[in-house]
Amino acid sequence: MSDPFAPSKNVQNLSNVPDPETAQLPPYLDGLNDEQTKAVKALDGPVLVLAGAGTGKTRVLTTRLAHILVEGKARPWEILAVTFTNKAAREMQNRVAIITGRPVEGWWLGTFHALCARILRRHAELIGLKHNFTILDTDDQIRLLKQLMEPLEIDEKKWPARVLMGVIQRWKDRGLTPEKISSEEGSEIAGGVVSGLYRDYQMRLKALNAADFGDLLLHCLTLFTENTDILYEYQVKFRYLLVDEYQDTNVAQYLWLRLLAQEHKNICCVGDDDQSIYSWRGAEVGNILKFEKDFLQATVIRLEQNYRSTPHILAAASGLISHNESRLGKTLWTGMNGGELIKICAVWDGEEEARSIGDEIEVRQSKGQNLEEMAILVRAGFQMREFEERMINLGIPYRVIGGPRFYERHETRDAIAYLRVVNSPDDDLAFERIINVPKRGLGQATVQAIHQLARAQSMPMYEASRLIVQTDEIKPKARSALGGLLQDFERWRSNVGILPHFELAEVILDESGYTDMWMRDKSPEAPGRLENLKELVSGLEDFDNLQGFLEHVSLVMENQENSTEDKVSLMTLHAAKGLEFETVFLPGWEEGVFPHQRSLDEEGLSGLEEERRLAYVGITRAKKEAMIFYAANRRIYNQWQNSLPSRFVSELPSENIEPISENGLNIGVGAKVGLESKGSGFDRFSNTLSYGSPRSRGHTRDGTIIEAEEWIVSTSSSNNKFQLGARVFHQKFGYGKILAIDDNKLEVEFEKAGTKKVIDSFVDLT
DNA sequence: ATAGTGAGCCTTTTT
DNA sequence: GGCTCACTAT
Repeated sequence: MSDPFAPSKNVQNLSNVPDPETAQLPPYLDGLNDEQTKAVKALDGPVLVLAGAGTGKTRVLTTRLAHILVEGKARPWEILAVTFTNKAAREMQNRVAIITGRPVEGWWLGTFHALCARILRRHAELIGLKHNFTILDTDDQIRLLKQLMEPLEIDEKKWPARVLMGVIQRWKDRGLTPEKISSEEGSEIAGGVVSGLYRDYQMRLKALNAADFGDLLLHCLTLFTENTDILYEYQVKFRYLLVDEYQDTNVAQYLWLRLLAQEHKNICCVGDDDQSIYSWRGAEVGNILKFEKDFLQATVIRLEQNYRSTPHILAAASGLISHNESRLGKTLWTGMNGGELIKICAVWDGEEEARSIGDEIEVRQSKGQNLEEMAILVRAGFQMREFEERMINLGIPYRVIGGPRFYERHETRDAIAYLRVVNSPDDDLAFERIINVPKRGLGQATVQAIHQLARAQSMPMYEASRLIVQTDEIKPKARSALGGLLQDFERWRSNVGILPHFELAEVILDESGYTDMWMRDKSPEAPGRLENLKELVSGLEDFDNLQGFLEHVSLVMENQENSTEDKVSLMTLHAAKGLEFETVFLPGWEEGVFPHQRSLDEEGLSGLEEERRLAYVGITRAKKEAMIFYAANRRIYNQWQNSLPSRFVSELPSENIEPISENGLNIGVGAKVGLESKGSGFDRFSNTLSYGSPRSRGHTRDGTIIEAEEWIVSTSSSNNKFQLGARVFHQKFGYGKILAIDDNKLEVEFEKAGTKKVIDSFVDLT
């Protein structure tokens, strides 16, 4: 499975003067420059590698790993190598295998999350989970939080669940458990309810035997700090630690690394502060600065020779990024000569922008350049549409990178929810997701009754359902539908281990009516969804069992666009990090779009600097050619705005750029715009989008936090509370007399409703 | 219980 | 312009 987007191997500059020592060195060190060699060979002690864009960072990392193994400094299982994405992990695996000549097995290579999950599964009980805990995704998280918010009467308009979830997540990113939230911090947001909500949320997760992504790290930290013997075990075990994309680590990850590195202190972090573009999801560039403080006598190595881009591209990017104040500072240089200036194109509007880029692509294609070597990099998703339309129009094959992941798709998630319930019946979230999908007449009323019972008896919803179908608590229609569903599940479950799991999956999707649901659906997406379901089932075959598949799905599964067709790439700047192309088109360089107004509004100077880094990342993706576009007019959400060129345009050194205006348009290249720019008509952005900044609202504290805890603690009624003949009251059926008691099920003769079977927690003594 | 309607929203995204 | 969500009418 060759990945067309993996950065191609660096073409190393052959004019390097070979070091006299190089002669006797192993072959894999050939062609590395001095700094790279130093980074590979400095195995002992803490090492920080500041690797600029295109300086052969990945090569250094992989060679270093190979070097450790070849030199016999550690066995594979004594090495911990952390990446941010699975793709990066895969690539590292492959590359090291190529260098060492055989696949490396048994080493701890993976994402922070995958590695933490691996550790946690071993010691789950110590942090209050079972070893088979489920890993929740964003969707589950939001739904869960909404449920918890309901009784608190939080205004969802003011504080949408996703925003509050974000707050909680940022806390987790910083390694803060609910107890560690200071009262000032907790009260700053939404009148102080969030810290209580956070506590509730964590309790619910534990009760559900579930963890979200942030928990994987957070729990791991707790595990280590509370069980020093276990921590010590891992500290001793991991002789060498390697971290890729270090500038993207958050505080929790940093703490995690620091704990693990304490024994041997052989930790090597590779990163580039100028490419830190994820602070909005908790990444701390400051971790780079902290490194030297926490690991005294750390060797700091700068990789500054760029092997990717032409001098003009490099100079333009360097000139731009030099406007940032908070950076460590690097001077990239290249041994290459020549190359073209960066073209700056002023266009009338978005349509013309798309047209121009389309034309430019066609020109290059006709000259024999592969589409594969061209990319359009946009700031935000909404910009993509017009390019897609244009590409379709011109018949240029293109592919969109990013977009919803396979496992995030509606149908995939539904299907997986079925599998989850089969695998572990107490997975409430999964159960609730599919209880009425496809529609089987189990609506809000039924679900609520199940909920209520489950809560009252502190049992999973699945079990509560089993109980409730034996009673008259729900309508006969719902009762038989629910009973049927439960029977289905029992049957499917009894086939686990008997039927091959992928066949079982097919049976489940069939018998549940799920496949049918989409076959009957007339919408244009339906066929695609069925296609995805097939893909899912066939994907299952790669795994030994359901459990293994589910773990994979929650941590690893992603889009696998592995067609090798020649296509132009279309993606966001964020998605482009780590990639490279001959030609890069950078549209939408206008104030308000890029830098994005919201970044400016919410984060001020640091927001602007991060946007600038994003611009830097964009330009440095280009090997040979970069073209920047800005439009005088742009339609945003169906509203026309006239716009100013991005300040970033004017920050590019003039000797590296070449302004082009195809239609004599020249709308002020070099406009100087202040940070608090009113811009031109982006008011819509600044006025309506401000809810996301928590600090902007001053809310007083109210006492709702305490109430929040209470409903979680359920009152499981003991059976001797009721006696035969006792008079009771039921919300739905009114007053009645107990005829029989069977465990927690009661048979009651109601005065109005007749004799019904009910559950004790639904009735009160009168 | 569900389909249909209107209101309000709209940066970036991995795990 | 298109999506998601909540509410209303059937």
